[in-house]
Amino acid sequence: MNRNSILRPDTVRSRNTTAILDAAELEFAEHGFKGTTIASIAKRAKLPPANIHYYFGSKEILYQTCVERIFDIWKGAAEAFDEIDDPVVAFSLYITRKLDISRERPSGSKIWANEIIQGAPTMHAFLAKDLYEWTNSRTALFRKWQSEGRLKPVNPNTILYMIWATTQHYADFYHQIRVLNDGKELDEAQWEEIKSDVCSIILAGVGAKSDFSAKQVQVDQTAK
Amino acid sequence: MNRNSILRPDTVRSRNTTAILDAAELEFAEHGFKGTTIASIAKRAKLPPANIHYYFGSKEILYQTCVERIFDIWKGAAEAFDEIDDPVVAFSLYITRKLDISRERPSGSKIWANEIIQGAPTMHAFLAKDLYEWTNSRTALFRKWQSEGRLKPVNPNTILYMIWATTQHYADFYHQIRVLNDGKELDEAQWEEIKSDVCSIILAGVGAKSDFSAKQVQVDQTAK
DNA sequence: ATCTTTTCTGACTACTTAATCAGTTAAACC
DNA sequence: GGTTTAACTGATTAAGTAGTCAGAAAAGAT
Repeated sequence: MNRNSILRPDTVRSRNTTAILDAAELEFAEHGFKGTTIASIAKRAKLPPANIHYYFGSKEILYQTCVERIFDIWKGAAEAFDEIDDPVVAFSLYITRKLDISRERPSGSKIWANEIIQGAPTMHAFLAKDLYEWTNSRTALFRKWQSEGRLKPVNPNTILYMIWATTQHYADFYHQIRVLNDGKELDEAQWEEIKSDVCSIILAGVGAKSDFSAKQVQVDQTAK
Repeated sequence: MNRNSILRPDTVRSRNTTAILDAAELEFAEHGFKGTTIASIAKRAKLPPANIHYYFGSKEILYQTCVERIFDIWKGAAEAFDEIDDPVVAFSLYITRKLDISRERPSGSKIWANEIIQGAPTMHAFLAKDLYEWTNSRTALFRKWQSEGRLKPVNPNTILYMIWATTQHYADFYHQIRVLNDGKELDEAQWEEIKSDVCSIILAGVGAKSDFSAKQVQVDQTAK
């Protein structure tokens, strides 16, 4: 009855499940799990309410499917650190990507925020395993950079939290930001300025250096 | 019937309203407005459900009263900028105070976050007036500092948002932070390290200088 | 001690909403 | 074109929840 949901694209099934998930993501982000009704999702997806239960057995399952979709997107941004051994480039790339996601898919970030605020009832397993491991491998990299003098000796977790907090703030608190922007949406130029300023503040803040030995060489050369 | 709620302390009324507000703050923070039931607040406050309606006419009024209490606390921290003309001291003090609040009253921050994520249905008026004016007076101060060379030329709003985002992250995302801290609560030493690291990163990031002319003098002296 | 006001609460009402299901329509296949 | 499978949906059920209210209990005043 409810199989091969994501297989062959552009069937009735795939079109409807996508429409429902898109609608659900917006509703859950804006009203939380409890505050969202099947009826409101149905209305937004332009389908009758019983149809939601036809494709997804329950509100809970629909919510979890939503959350899983968000994970996949976020994992992509995390790859910035994977192969790049230059803190300046790696941080800049990661911050830029996360700000792009905050701009393009703020709902995902909001659902995540809601989840964590409420003690991660649905995602706890993911936090304790996937995120825990990813974070530890990144902080290990930060420590390596610190031992090479390419990063200031501050707690590596704090660096990550500041980046997460700041980049996600532009999704989660966008309503507040818009009010403080005289009620106007952030335009293209403002987003570019934000990316540039956040990168500049973080890079200077954590003392990121592209290559310490290279810099030393340069200094030596200047000295000659 | 429902007057002088906060007047004479330690009456039955004041004790009960405080108990209800404390319980409501925790419940609203953890489950959002919709997700919180009068029954759960009553249970936490150890009072029968009908009692909540006796003191507060409705769930909505109780929620608004909660939100107003949070405002008062936050306003206190904002005073750090009011009289101090030294960016290093002012930023350090503000960040430290906000982190203290995140530690001591995380519920308030969570309720605020929930509100903004959902488009600030209750606080919009406050945002558009009080916060708007406060923010503008602070960014004006930042611009003054920038013109004196005591602050790097980045968008002043971005500086504020980074501070808000980071300090509130330690309240709103505490659950995630605890998981990544091997499931353990942050201890006294860790909180001190966070304060110190966040101040250090922000101050270096925005290029805050206590007094540019004083530094010049020092440099001149060294040159002699 | 009696009266008045405040505090309190069990029982009830009106409403919302997730989930079910029986039966209908549409699509796919042979 | 007939048969099977998938898609759909109106009507109903069951559970939960905000808010009401009449009257009891306690506190306070005289």
